Amino acid sequence: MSVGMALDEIFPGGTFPANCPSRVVLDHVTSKWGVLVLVALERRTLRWGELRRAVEGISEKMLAQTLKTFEADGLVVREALPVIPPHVEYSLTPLGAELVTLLRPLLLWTLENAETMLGRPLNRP
Amino acid sequence: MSVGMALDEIFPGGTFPANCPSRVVLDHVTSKWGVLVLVALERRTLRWGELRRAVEGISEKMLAQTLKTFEADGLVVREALPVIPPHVEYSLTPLGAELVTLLRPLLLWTLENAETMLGRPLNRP
DNA sequence: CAGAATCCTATACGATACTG
DNA sequence: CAGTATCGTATAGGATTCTG
Repeated sequence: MSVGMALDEIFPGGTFPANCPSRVVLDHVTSKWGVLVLVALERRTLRWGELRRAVEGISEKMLAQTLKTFEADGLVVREALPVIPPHVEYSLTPLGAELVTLLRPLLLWTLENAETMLGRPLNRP
Repeated sequence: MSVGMALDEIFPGGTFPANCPSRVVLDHVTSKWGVLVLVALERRTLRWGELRRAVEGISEKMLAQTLKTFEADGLVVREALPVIPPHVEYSLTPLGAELVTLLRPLLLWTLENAETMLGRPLNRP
């Protein structure tokens, strides 16, 4: 199965089955904060606080939940340094890095087209 | 702004601002049924009923809501033939087709990796 | 600093019934 | 056939407080 493959080679008739496990993974990735958290980690390892500031508006609860899901999925690794005060770093696994390769263009596309699509100006830093 | 561009060239400091309009677009695309509906339309125009069957498990309410959002966003066009019984076709706009170019690889990636990530077998047709 | 635990609410979503 | 309207619920998500 290659990435260039047509979808109906995989799903004959072009039907996406309801009980396909990939739905779960898709739900994780497309969860409210999923894309932003993963892409935020693309450039480098980030600490909890950095990540929280990088993804503006995310609550602590959602950051924790999103990270745990991705950790369980094998997309993100958590490394806690045994120091006081605590120092915890999050980074992408190779699998996560591979996924972000697909997510960054998507994020960039929304940036390029949001203004046109919504008919109002972009808020740029 | 090109697709290959690094994100911190756009968001210096690697911070994703909370009030950026692209968040809205991202929410539409990553809505529960967004990716599946858009990718289902990649190959050809589909009628309401075909679309409903293609995306297994979607309710009529959510199909309607998802399609309306995408229509307003300029990603999908609705064409109603003035016949009885009604015959309505949905297809991608050029903008929508461009977006699906980015979404199909994402969907394929989840298909390839879901089994490994979740530790259980894929349900294939 | 990096969370966990609680509580609370909006709304996303589904099921059902109805219609031109 | 292609929807809309209504209702009900689950749960995603936020705000706040607490802690090692």
